[in-house]
Amino acid sequence: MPTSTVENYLKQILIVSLETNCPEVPMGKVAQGLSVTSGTATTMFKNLAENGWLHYYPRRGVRLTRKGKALAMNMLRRHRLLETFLVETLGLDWSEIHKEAEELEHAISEKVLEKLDEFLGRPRQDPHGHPIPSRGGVIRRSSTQSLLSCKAGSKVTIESITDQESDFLKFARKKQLFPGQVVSVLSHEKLADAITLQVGGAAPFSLGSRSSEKILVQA
Amino acid sequence: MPTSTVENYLKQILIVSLETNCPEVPMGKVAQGLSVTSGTATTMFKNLAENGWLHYYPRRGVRLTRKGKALAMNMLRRHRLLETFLVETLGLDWSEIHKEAEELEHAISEKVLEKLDEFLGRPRQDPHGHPIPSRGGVIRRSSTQSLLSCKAGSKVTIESITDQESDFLKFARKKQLFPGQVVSVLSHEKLADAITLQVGGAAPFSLGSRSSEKILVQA
DNA sequence: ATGAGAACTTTGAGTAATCAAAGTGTATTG
DNA sequence: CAATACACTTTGATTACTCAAAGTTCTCAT
Repeated sequence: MPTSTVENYLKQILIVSLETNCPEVPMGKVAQGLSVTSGTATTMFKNLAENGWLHYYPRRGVRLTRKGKALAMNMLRRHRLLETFLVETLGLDWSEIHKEAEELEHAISEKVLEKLDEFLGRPRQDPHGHPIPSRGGVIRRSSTQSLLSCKAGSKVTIESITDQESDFLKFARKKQLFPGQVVSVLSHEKLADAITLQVGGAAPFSLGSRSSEKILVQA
Repeated sequence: MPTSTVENYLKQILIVSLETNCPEVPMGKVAQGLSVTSGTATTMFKNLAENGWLHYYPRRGVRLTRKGKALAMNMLRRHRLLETFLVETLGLDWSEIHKEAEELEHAISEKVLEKLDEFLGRPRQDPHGHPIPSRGGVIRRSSTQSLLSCKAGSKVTIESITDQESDFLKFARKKQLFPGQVVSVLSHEKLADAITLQVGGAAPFSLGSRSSEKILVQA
């Protein structure tokens, strides 16, 4: 049975590969995401490769095996179902659920997870708008369009917020930026690196490119 | 912050001390309960003593400090609230919840625990009939009388089942031996080491002393 | 083509937890 | 009052993970 450290590495690799839309993931991205030194990650990669979780291409990166991807998908499923439970059932704030789910996802068994899924009514997406992988490890393809790519005058629906930082999520909620919301792009000044938005009848406000990149939308 | 191993040792010490009704607990009982060798437990005890969790009296045993007892009580609270959740909310069978809660209790935060307690309606006891410690670490005193001490002809109410073994719990449920049930003691043969019971209108059956000891009752 | 810098790997060392097996202390029993 | 048996402790080794720092390889701009 994999340790929770192994589970974390595999999940992180999957997340990066979904983000970059590329199955091969460089070492550095993983080390950074897990807050370990690069040496630690290298050592771990060799270990994971020996145990059949991934292919390791020295100085290039890693690629999950079928077995590794299945486990990683399962971790994502656990994480997102738990986040949903924490918000929907226990009423926690969406800005504080990430770290909680990060711990619980290693402790929950397959059996309890299934019961939880049933109890929650088999949700398709978590509170951030991220798709929840099915038991078989299938996941809906996320939008590839972020607010950053929207033209002035367009009207889009928020699909998900791809940031787990508590502070950013609190800000997002205050501005009514959450999955399902319809947003009007009033202006998009490429040179000034700023997008001005309006949500509902509230006062317009602006986002920089770093922030608008984190918000995935659909036309 | 204590590791989950530390949490397990302290919880086990508390459980033994509650069972034996004695604050000083011998090394062997703890090692056995945790399925580790005696050498491992000795090493750990010295470590725990150094960190102020307990007092270590070589070749005699250990006694939790105030700080150690507080943490141990909190673990018991987590464990029992989680067991309650697994049965009440998710509908798991009471015979399979112990191991599940054993994992989850280390992963759940104080904040989530409080929300869970609230969601469950602040239950006073878990599905086995064990009292749930309050947030401050106060616990109802359990009955000290087991079925083994009941005389023929007496009629008692089951308070709790002090065994977490899946097989025994399945058997107990089949025989309708669970908290709240009223049981008639038809006979008690000290020499034959057997007690004959009747629950409700079902056919009478017998229990040996090992089993009847595990069932705590009230007159 | 070369030299600087970035990205990655290697090495040596530390921590927490564990076991097996050898060693020690103590309590009882003949 | 031994002799023995049991409970406990010590020792030496292992596993899984981690870091800091030194070493290597690759890429790209000059």
